[in-house]
Parts: sequence; structure tokens; C-alpha cells
Amino acid sequence: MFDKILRYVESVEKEAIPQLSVNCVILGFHEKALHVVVNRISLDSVHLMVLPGGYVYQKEDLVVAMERIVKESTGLEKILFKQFAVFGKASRSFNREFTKSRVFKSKADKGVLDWFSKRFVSVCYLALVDYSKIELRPTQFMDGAQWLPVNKLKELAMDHSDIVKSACESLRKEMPYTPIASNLLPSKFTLPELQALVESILGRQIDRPNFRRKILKTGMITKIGSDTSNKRRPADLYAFKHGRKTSLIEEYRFGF
Amino acid sequence: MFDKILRYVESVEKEAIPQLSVNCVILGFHEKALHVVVNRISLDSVHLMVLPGGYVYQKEDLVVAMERIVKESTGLEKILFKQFAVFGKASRSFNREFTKSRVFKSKADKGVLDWFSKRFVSVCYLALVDYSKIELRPTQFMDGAQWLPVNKLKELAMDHSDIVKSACESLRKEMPYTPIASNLLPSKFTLPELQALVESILGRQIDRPNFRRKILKTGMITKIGSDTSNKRRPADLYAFKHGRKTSLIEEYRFGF
DNA sequence: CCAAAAGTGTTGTAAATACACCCATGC
DNA sequence: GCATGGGTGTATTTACAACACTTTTGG
Repeated sequence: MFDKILRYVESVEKEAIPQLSVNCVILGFHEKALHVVVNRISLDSVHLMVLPGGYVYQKEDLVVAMERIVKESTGLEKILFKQFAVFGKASRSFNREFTKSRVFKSKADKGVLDWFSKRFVSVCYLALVDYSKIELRPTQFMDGAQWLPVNKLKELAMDHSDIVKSACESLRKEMPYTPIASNLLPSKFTLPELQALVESILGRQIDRPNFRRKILKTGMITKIGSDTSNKRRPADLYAFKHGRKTSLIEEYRFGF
Repeated sequence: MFDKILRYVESVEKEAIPQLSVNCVILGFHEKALHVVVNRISLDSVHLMVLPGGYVYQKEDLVVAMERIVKESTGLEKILFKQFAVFGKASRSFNREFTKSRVFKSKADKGVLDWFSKRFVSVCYLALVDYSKIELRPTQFMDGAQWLPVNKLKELAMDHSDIVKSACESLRKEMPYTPIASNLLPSKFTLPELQALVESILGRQIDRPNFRRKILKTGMITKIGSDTSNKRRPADLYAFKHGRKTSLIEEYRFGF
């Protein structure tokens, strides 16, 4: 499995900015919880769970690299994103995880070891996507991609758990200013669904009647019908007036 | 003057992350206006005005690099800072400015040209300092450091004007949540002074009585005496309760 | 006494909150 | 019919903004 990694690294490294990487926290909303896309690197006995990421090519804008990585993972082209942090401690590398693997002990060669112990500065982006519309695909030398609820992700490699935490905080901060939800929900949704999303981002409950009023008063959504799904009383269906956004603009303000 | 630049670059480049730089937007408050620290690079006829910045050493945390750069420019050690943006377009270099200089046409050698046309990804930090306590000093290969009002800085090199603009926006966003002012004012100040600062950050006027009430209600400042300066009616003197902060924590909330 | 800047009070409106209530469906 | 979740109404409190007013100084 080293061959796969080395082949990828070697093919990319020479055309890329040396110690710089982009990492993407791709968030989706599913079953009343925020989920994040993670990839798996298998090193024989050891499995590293990591965020989608990669190098930035010499002639590639930083943002373009991020979009490329998100597209590789999700297939999506125009996404809502935000550059929310840079992780740049001198000790940042996969070295610790790597040297724990059995593979390392037996057959690691210098090239692989060097790469896994290389220091990276990572520019981190947040991307919001519609969970229901995405088929995940593993990229690069990864051998698996999956959604993980953001609450249960202690086991990510390196400092990637911290990156996700930081992303969620950033999202929470932006919440009141932006139609974030329009990118995390299907095009048609009910108000209780929207409320569950907002609550999961903010991490607290909101009074239902008050939530309705506030959201409706912003004028960002319109009623478009009634829910057909067979539960209890059917909920009204809504849609965002202006569709998907690709930038975080302070357009509506509804501070909770 | 190339010698100076080349000597610096060569001495630093081999121990640093290749195409990564840190830039600092060091802000101070003076005469009712925000000012930013800029350095001057003289290339014979052409003068480049740039933000303080530099490489990140291989064994140096990103934040430490930033602190080093701020200290070089201002002498300050513990400052309030924030990483607010990354500038990473593929076209980002000093090439355009450099090739305009007369020096380039006459005596530029390949080494210098290479360096000036190198692509950099710049991690940008905002630093808030007390204008009155600082003696600026030119750093690295710069030959002058000065304060410039943030309103009049079209003439900065590369995209550094955009960086400052972005910094000011970020500051404006953080304003309502943080005791930012404590780092931009002397330890003793009057409410009108504080109001002038807040107004200059937000870019709009605030009703004086309402400003007083809001600030006082947060409990972040205490009255400590009366102003002695000889103008009209003496203003009350205040001080921040908890002194200088070195991190932006959501501690007080007073949304204007 | 007057002008200018600092500080205080009042009032009307809008926003936020809490909570009681009614409605539509499945079982 | 009753439990459950969806939707509506209303009263209280708090925040906000506007503006009139008083106080203290220098000239």
C-alpha cells in the first residue's frame, strides 16, 4: 500500500508548493446532526482517518485547489465555502501516527518516512453541502470515504479533530448573518427541519414559535406547499428564495 | 541596495518554508483614526510600501513567526492578534512592481529577479497595539517604517492594500464581541476617546448617551478618576477592568 | 454669559422571550 | 379520542434609538 501513496506523492509533489496543504471540512446535515466527510488511509494494521486535503499546485489559486479537493470528494462544483483557519504548528506532521503502524516497523523506506514526517502548514476551508445529493468517493491514495457525525470524531489523525472543532465554531459564529442553511438542506424543507439544523449548529434549543417568526420575517424563504411524508400533521414546505449561495455574504441578519 | 535584499533572503531562505509568508497588519489608534505600520523597500527610483512580514522557519510555529515579526517592527511582545485571512492567488508576487523599477532594467541579476517573481502564499495576521507606546523600527532589508492612516493607503505594493482592507473588515466584525479597544488605547482613557475609536472601526457615528450606557452596562471598564487635560469640561477617566488581552475571547457582548 | 464638550434622563418603538393555545394526523 | 408534532396568538420584558436636557469648563 506504500506504492500507492508514494506514487501519488511523487507525481504531485514536484508541481506543488512544498509544505503547504489545503484541508476541507465538508459538512452535511443528516438525521438531525452535522456530519463531516472523512477519508481513510490504511497502513496495514493502522487506519488513519483524515480530512480531504491536498497540495496546491504552483499555478493554482488557493481557492481553486480547495474547489478541486471538494469536487474530488463530493462531485460538487459550486459550493458555499469559507477559509476559517490556518494550522501551522512546527510539529504538524503525520509522523506520530505513521511510526505507530506495523508497516513502518517492518518495511518502511526512507522516502515514505520522510513524507510522513514532513511539516505541513494547512489552510483550512469549510464547505457546506447537501447531504442527500452526494456520493462520496475516495481520492488520491485514500481507500474509503464516509460521513462522520461531528460529535464523534475523536479518532481523527493528526490535529484533524481540532480542525473540525474550529470549523464548527466558525460556522456557529457566521450563523446569524448568512443563509448558511440553504446549502445544508435539500431545496425543499420544512420549518422544523430548518430549526433542527440551526439548533445543531448553535448547540442549543430554540423556542419553536419564535423561530418561525424570526425566520419568516427575514423574507429569505417562501412557502411552496405541504409535506406529503406520512408522520403526524403535515408540515408546510419552504424553499430559499435565492437558491444556493457560493459566498458568505451578510445579507440577512437574524441573531439568535 | 540589492546586496542588502539578497543577503537577507539568502540567509533566511534555506531555513524557512519555501513559498509561505506571514504578513502583519499592525493597527494603532492616533488622532481619531486607525493607522497601520508599513515598511518601505527602496529600489532606486521605485519605493515599495509593504506590510511587515517574512518567512516562517522550519522549526517555528506559525504564530511564533507572527510574533517575531511584530516584535521586530514594534518591540512589543504580548499583543492582541488574530489570523484573519490567507492570500493565495497563483499570481501573487512582487514581480510587477519590481520590473517597473529602473534598477531592474539596468542591473538586476537572475537571483533577485527570481525572488521578486516567486509566488507566495501569505497568512495574514491582525495585531492591535498602543500607538503611543511604540517606536517603529525598519526590519530585514527595509529602509523605513511608518504609520499610515488606513484610509489613505492605495499606494501599497502587491495586494497589501487589500490585506489591510480585509483586516479592517475583520476587526469590524469582531468589534461587538470583544474588548478590542483595550489594546488600542492607553491604559487610562475617557469615554469620548473610546467612542471615537469604536466609531472609527465601525465607520459610523454613535449616539453619545447610548454609547455610554451600553459600554458601562457590559461592566468591562471602571471609572478611575477625572481627566486633567485643559479643554472644556473634564471627562471621566476609565480603565479596562482586566487589562490587556492577548486573545480574542467572546467575553462581553455589546452589539452596535 | 456664552460656546463647547461631557454627562443624564425620558420616551416611543422594535426585538426577544416565555408560554398558552389551537390544528391535523396516525393509531 | 388521544398522543404527537405542527402551527398561531399574546403578554411581558428587554434592547435600541432618538432627542431634550443639565453640568462643567474656558474665554
